[in-house]
Amino acid sequence: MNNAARILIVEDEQDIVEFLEYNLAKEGYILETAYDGEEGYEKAINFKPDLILLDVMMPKMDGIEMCEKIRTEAKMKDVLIAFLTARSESFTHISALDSGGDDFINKPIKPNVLKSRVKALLRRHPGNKKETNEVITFGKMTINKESFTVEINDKTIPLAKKEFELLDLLISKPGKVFKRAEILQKVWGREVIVGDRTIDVHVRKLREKIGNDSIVTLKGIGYRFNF
Amino acid sequence: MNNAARILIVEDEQDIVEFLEYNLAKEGYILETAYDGEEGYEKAINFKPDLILLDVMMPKMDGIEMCEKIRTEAKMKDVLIAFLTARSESFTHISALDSGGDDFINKPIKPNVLKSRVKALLRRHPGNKKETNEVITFGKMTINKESFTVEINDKTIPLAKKEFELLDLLISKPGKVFKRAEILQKVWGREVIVGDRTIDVHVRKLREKIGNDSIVTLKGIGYRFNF
DNA sequence: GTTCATTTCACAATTTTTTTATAAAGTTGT
DNA sequence: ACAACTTTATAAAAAAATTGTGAAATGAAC
Repeated sequence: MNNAARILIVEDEQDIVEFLEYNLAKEGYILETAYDGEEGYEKAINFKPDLILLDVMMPKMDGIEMCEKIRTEAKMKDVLIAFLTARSESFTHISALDSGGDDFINKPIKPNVLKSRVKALLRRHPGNKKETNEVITFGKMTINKESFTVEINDKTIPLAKKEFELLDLLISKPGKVFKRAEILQKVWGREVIVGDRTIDVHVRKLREKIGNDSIVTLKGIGYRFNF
Repeated sequence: MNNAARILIVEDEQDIVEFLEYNLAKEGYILETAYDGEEGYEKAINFKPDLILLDVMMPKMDGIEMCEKIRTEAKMKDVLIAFLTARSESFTHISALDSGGDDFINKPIKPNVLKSRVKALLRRHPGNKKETNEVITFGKMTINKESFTVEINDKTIPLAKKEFELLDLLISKPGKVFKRAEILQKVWGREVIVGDRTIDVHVRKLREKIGNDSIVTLKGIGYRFNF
């Protein structure tokens, strides 16, 4: 699946990294690793993870400092952060939570605890657009209703409003044929009267932007978004 | 000291109350005690403490509920609240912090931990609360909500109030398109009626100050802060 | 009353949307 | 297969909608 969650592991102990990678890869997550806070911060910005597993004790920049730094970054302010900590000391927990952490996972980590914890964290994530249909991924195409963008192979393609609405309708049921009357009603509304060729022209513009193969014409019937 | 700090203890176990009273009285604090959440809430209003030590598990109204109730009270919104908790479970901590708590003190409580912790809490006075999210950075841009300024490449740029509020809204969800109606509602408020061009003019002024690339126009839809 | 922030206004600039005219493609009946 | 017909594709132009801009008016703060 294209919409697998992305997890960044920031941990300096090699054997723990391997343990995490092994167990999380098995679940199908997309993983990235960093070995200290500085590297973790850099990678967080580029990798855009959904969740960061963050060791508290690390060289160069510790986990709490890194967490604070991440929380001041607008792009990152909603990312989930779970601390990996050997200590059950409350002081560590408090400053960790103060710094903007979402949860702890105590070492030693058990595989099934890790799995369920990660799953639970990702599920209750408020910024989970994929569940609320704000983001629809379809093959190489991702359409985002919140930002009104369409991405194809990581390239953002700007669409005009009507173009976007039309694509949004077609992709809402891939494979279904939308009759012209239905398209008119859903994209333009009942009372708006437009000429016969308006739909065609918009379809053409869409095809120019997102490629010719996506939208199929069924003559005398309507259009459909291709599988 | 004349202006000794006032501490309210809310705890149902008599021996813990005594232990706290003994140790805190020795430090010269002015104390008050309550034995459940309801009583604690009443006394908090009358006694006007600087700090509330609040047991999580209590009869009638638990600590988290009491904390939430206190935070809705305008008079009390700046009071410090520290939870006393036997559990080191992270989820308790999270809901406690969500409810507006400032710190934890884990049982069993050691006298010197108690002393230093209370002292530390009181030192970070009521008033300099949540410094988190007062400063947000976004790439080369740093936004400071306290001083209403924006820094770009170490140059400080002063913004007018409305300009700042607009930028603050846009940057609160980078990438999201804010429709004009939404912007009007969130920046100007429901009842204020302004002309059609007001938003544009403010956007223009913002662009003049922070650069043209940051704010993108989506015609017929709205504006969004650029990734 | 001066200054700065905010809003309005008229019109320019831009982009989007629709129409128009014509070509191309597909369907149907024979 | 081939007219005759219907429907869709395309390019360009026209129309409509929306936003940008400079200047001026209003409002608020000092």
